[in-house]
Amino acid sequence: MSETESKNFIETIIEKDLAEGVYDTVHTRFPPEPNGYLHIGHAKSILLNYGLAQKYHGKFNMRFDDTNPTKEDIEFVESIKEDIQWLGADWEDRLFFASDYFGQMYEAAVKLIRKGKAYVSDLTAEQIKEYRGSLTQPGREDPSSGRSVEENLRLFQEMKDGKYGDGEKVLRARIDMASPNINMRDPVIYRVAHMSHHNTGDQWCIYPMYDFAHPIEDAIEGITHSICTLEFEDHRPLYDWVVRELEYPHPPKQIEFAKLYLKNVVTGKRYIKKLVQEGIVDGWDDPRLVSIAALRRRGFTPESIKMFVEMCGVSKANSIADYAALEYCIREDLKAKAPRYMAVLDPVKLIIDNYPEGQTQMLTMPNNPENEALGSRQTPFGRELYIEREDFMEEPPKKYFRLFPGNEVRLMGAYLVTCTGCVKDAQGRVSEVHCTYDPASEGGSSPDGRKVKGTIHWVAAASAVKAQVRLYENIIDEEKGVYNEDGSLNLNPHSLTVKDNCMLEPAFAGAGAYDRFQFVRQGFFSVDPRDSTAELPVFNRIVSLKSSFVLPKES
RNA sequence: AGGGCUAUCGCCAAGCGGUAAGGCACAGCACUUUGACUGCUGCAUUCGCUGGUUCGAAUCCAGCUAGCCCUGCCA
Repeated sequence: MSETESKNFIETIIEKDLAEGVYDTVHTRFPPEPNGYLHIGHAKSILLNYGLAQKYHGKFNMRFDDTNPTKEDIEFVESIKEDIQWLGADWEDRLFFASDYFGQMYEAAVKLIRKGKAYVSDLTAEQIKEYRGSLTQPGREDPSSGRSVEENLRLFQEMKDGKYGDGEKVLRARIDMASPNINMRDPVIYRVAHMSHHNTGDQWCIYPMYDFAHPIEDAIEGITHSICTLEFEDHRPLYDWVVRELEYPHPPKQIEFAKLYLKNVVTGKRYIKKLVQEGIVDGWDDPRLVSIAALRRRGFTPESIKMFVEMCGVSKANSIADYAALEYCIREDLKAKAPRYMAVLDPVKLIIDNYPEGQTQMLTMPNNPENEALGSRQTPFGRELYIEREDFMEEPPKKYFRLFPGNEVRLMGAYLVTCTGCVKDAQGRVSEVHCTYDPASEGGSSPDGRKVKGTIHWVAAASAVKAQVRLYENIIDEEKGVYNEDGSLNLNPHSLTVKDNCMLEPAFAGAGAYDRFQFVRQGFFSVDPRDSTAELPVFNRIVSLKSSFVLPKES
């Protein structure tokens, strides 16, 4: 897709800054806290920041905002890096950790104390809350706020030296206890936490708070535009206060944008945790979720996610995007670059009565009719095939132009066949569909040029690879609703269908490749790259119409 | 209720005083070796509401209304 014609509001701000000389370059960053996995919402931020740096020939930094050891884990660092790389955001050699700046942050705090802009408080967390006031009432002065610079310096040093236990003392910025903005009521900027940090070990027992640390991190790295989400708008005055009081020569600017939410998708960590605990999903990368890893496992490409994010745009209005838009993007991206092999999800036998018994032949089929570069393959064909059960109707409704007695259709890439009837089992269910073929129509076109309205996919019975798969509906179904009225999550155990005998053509069933896809009418399948060596491959199906399905491996 | 922010088609989203871009979704037609794809067509006399300013307003002003965020020693 071509570039967006209109620019978003952040680009407008950047261009104005550049034009007015506020900054002479653009430097952005993506600063996740390593406390979980990345999801589609993060992808928006990553691609936004990286995209901006690229567009304005600036730089993009990767930075782990690891200022709170109680919540972070090294295990997430690698997965986050992997996801970002997969998305294609390149931080080059600029991978940073906020924890690497602890020394500078400590010095910054000392500077604030020297300026009389910070003081050590003896108040307990409870008392601080009490003194802070409420939304409608101003806060009261901290009894400790009157300490001398010398005493504060000594106390802060002692905090650092481990003289105090967790919660015993904190460092507060002296701003305005009566501010209508609660973030400005002498926010805590350093707390004591005797805990090992994944990066700095036991070197520190005091850790800076986000509001104090983040602007410093940005300033140290020379970030120009510090892009974050809407909930930090109220923090911007504090952000600006910090860079101003610390007297950074080229202070960064915080800009907020709205998060990306998806309709009918569970993103809340506690809900996902519940889904995992109850065994509804098999982990944070379960294909029904929208974590980057889940989308990757499901077959989404980085390109499709980028397309989606750009399609959604950037603004300050809270919004929820349609899942259909995401599906559009993956279809759009894959339709020309994924090989299209055949698979029959709900098979019924098709017997070509006038095709020689015991004979088989190899047919050459393009891997993707829209992209010759993908080459072609040999696919076996024979007297008995499997076709989709829904591709035959004994008594067709109007406008049905697939198989029904007397009608001629094309077996994709093979022959034209005319339906002669069907055989039913004791229950009256169609067990075999019969037809005759036109030997002169090899490849699917007839010498006399006659046209058929229908073309259907098939798999030769003799060489078909049978796969048992499960067909899941998207974890959240629009009709069933995401949440119950009391706000609890609706965990629907019925959103699963077992497909016992899907039939795959050999090329597809061979698995082992991430990019093997088969369009089945309106959708396609993909092999789960994680399970690509499995005997029975795992498939995902993304249907263009109403819903999405995932077919995990049969256990 | 104190502060901050947001309101333009079912869902996103341009627009920044000169008479409503685009995408998704949806519908119709055409085309088609999968009813997909592709192409064409249609889809806001109206911009949360009410007033005001103006020759002229989605855009400026005032007042309402609705939604989101903020009282962590989380980020």
